[in-house]
Amino acid sequence: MRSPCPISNTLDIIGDKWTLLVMRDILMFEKSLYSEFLSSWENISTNILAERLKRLEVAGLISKESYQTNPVRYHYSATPAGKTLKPIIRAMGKWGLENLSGTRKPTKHDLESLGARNRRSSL
Amino acid sequence: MRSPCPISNTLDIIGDKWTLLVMRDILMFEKSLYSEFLSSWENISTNILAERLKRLEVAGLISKESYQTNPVRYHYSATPAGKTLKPIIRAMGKWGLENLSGTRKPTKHDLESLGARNRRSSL
DNA sequence: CGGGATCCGTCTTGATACTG
DNA sequence: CAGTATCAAGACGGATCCCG
Repeated sequence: MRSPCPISNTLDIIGDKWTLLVMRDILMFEKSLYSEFLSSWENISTNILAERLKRLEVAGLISKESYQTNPVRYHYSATPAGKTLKPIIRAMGKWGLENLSGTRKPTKHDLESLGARNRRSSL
Repeated sequence: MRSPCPISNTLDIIGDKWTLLVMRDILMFEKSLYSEFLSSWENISTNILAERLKRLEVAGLISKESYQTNPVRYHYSATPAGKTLKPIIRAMGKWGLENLSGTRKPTKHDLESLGARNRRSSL
């Protein structure tokens, strides 16, 4: 049976780190490709990413649309419901900035250098 | 190395369901006793609860204070830093109410009946 | 008896290798 | 490059024990 508490129910859907990080990438960093999520600083692994994308889609928070065939490639984006998560994510960002040392807003430069960091030199 | 992203760092501390549920109990439902956390609707188990309380204390978000000796009993409460989590939790509650069917604000009556539900009749 | 600690079986998570 | 298979590690639920 389901809890009557809205907080608890919300946590059942987005109460895990990786799920929220994917939504952060989509909502705050405007990422939309599988490869872009993979290249995020936190290094999500491929199976986790695929599974979270599926769950988020089932939950109606994101949708995927193919932008190319052969091979098929997808573009993920937030649904209207997904976009309403922004206040939660923003609140977390604000909290981190105010309460955790060593954090700051990522700069444009950060976002660009991320790609470089993830291209392992020896591969 | 630590992520430069405040959202990610926040998630490393409170990015899990049980941690947030404990903070919900403290911040929104004014619970303060181990037994009160245990009796929450979601039925957290003792090992998980004890571990989360410890982590939250180490993180400086809650503090415990003994209110009785022999045997010693504790009273948990949010530190000033812990209290600043309220906007995040409120945002989650709001999101749940607006996006999840079957949720509602718990009433005083709900909170009281919870205790009854947890006193297993056959024990 | 209340506040845990500990052990155990199970299920989930996650890193990595692998495939189309 | 997007996603699946594999398998080890960890999280969890539940029971039990422990200590004051």
